Amino acid sequence: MVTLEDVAKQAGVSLATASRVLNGSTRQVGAALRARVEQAADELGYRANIAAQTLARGASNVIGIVVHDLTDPYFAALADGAMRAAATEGLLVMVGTTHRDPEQELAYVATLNAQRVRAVLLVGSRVADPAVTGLLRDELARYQAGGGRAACVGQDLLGVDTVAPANRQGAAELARALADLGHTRFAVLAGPPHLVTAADRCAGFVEALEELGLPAPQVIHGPFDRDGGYAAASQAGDVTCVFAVNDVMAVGALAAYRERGVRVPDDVSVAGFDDIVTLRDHVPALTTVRLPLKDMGARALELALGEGDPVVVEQVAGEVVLRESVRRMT
Amino acid sequence: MVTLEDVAKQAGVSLATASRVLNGSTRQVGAALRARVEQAADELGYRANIAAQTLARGASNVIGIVVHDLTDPYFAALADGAMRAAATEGLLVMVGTTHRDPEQELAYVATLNAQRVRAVLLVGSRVADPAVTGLLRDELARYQAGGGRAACVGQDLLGVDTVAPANRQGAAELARALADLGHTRFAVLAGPPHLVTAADRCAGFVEALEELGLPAPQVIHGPFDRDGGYAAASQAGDVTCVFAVNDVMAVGALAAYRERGVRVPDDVSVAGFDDIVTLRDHVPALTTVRLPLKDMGARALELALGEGDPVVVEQVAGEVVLRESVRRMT
DNA sequence: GCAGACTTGGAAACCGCTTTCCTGGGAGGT
DNA sequence: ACCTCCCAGGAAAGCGGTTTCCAAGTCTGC
Repeated sequence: MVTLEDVAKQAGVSLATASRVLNGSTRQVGAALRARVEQAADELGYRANIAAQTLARGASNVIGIVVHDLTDPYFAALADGAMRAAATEGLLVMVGTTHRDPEQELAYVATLNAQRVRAVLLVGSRVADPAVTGLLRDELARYQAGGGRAACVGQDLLGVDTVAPANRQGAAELARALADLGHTRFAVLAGPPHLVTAADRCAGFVEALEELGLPAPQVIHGPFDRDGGYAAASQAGDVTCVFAVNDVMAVGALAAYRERGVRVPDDVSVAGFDDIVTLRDHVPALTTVRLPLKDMGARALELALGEGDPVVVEQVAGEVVLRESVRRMT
Repeated sequence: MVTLEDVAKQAGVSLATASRVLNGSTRQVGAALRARVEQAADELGYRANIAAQTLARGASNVIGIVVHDLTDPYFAALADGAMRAAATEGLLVMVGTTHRDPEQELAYVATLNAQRVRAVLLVGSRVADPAVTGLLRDELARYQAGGGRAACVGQDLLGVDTVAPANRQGAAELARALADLGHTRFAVLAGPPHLVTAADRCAGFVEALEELGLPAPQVIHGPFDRDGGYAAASQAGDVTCVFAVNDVMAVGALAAYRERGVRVPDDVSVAGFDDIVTLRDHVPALTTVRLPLKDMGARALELALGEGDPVVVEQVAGEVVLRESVRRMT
């Protein structure tokens, strides 16, 4: 492996000069020497050792993103947004997937801390378990004590900058919109009770119905993914409208109904949450609450990188988008 | 930031001993000292500086994966497979997205080289441009000269271990299967001519039709993504069957037909390639050529990590899966 | 033509950890 | 008891850069 010393030797200059030429320094270097160094580096095919640079500089140009599942379009969109933002800052991205295991998440933060990454993004719902949250807070605090920066997309439970989708409000607005269409008997495919995102959306929906004086919906818990939606939909009773707390679950529900010959929206209306980009290719087009996922990912990165001595929590409003999957009840 | 020296001092031992206790060493350390060190590390919240470790050890535990677009289910599946495999090896993953820009790909390989990552995975189709391929080969050669390991999912054009989907054969088999159903007039939504994957699939399809004595299909070029498929489908002439060279394009084509009121498969049959997991939720279910994407990603990682003095090229066969989106012509 | 302010190049300390090499002491053999 | 061998622990030399601190020029202004 070619080192800076090799380059310096070949160019006949000191290590310091070679370093100044090749890796951005404030110091000037004479044109002649500069050219010699650059030529030597080129001839030798020199590539700076970033580990050494990180060590010497005490700061790395890597950020870490922790998501639950990259194959879920929701996380893919958030991660993509964050990664594009990172790329414009010249930062590299280390991605970890937890597959919804809090221990993995914790381990990843510890590892990213060890890597001395510039910032850590925690993307995805928090869990309701205070013990888990506490451990994660501790780990993040440790990381931040060492100068690390962190941000979260989800709930403001970690004491770091947070991009927080307005899950309750979004779900409540959706409930009102659906009630406006004349629906009265609802089921909520609610996901796991301990996932805060799922719980908030469910609660917002339920409360809004209550305020409207409508009967309480049937609440069906299950996994937060496509198959969870599929399974939950199969358990729904005699309702006119089903609210899946996220789009991939709603897509699963659509599949379940399709297989059983239940027509959407004629026999039952279906709504989701998130407005993942792939929705446009599903039939019928899914009613949902739109979240600007890419922007949220990018924004989280900005927050993490920014000053933020006071912790910033940004609410992101969701916008109800009515599409074919719900019908008006006459 | 807590350093190993702090821990050693607090425990009253030497740096060497602390290092041996905390970061796996072959050397034994007495139980008493070991306990003291561990306690000190715990109290101080010590996290090893991986940059320093990497530098000292001369080997990192990070691998790099370069994909074109994470939000595309094809790449997401491949990346996920590779990441899961990496996780079982205790490796961290650095993900780069090129958005199909060869320069980005090149730059990413250079950066990963600079990071001295253990292995680099290049996921996605090569381009036909020999100049581009040459530069990438050079960069990879440089990386490998420094002890790096590399593998590719795509075409065997880089001189590294490769997992190569049998695009021609898969497309040819698909063509024969569709011809068996009685189709004779085809269009191929062929993607960009310079993308080898797209070109191979198109060529395999075209050749198979020729062998069968069928008329040459209409070949429509365009982008390799969902919108490319949408646009291309809109240009297709009077054919009974459309082959999109990948599934996301086929999904776009389905959308185009749906919007225009063209019924699939009644009015036109549609087939794709890859069998991305999200297909199960599209209507009508899409005929395609199945590729074991997750396995391919995992296998590529294995190859990269393995010995592989002779370069390994593994063909992966595709399996034709007939679904509702094609119909039998009477 | 000369003092003083700038600029440019180099020597060397340092970043935090690993690992070689050395030392002292205890175990085992006779 | 004595000698050898082995082993735990520590000192110190890197790993490959960055950056501070000096020294030696180079300009500028009078």
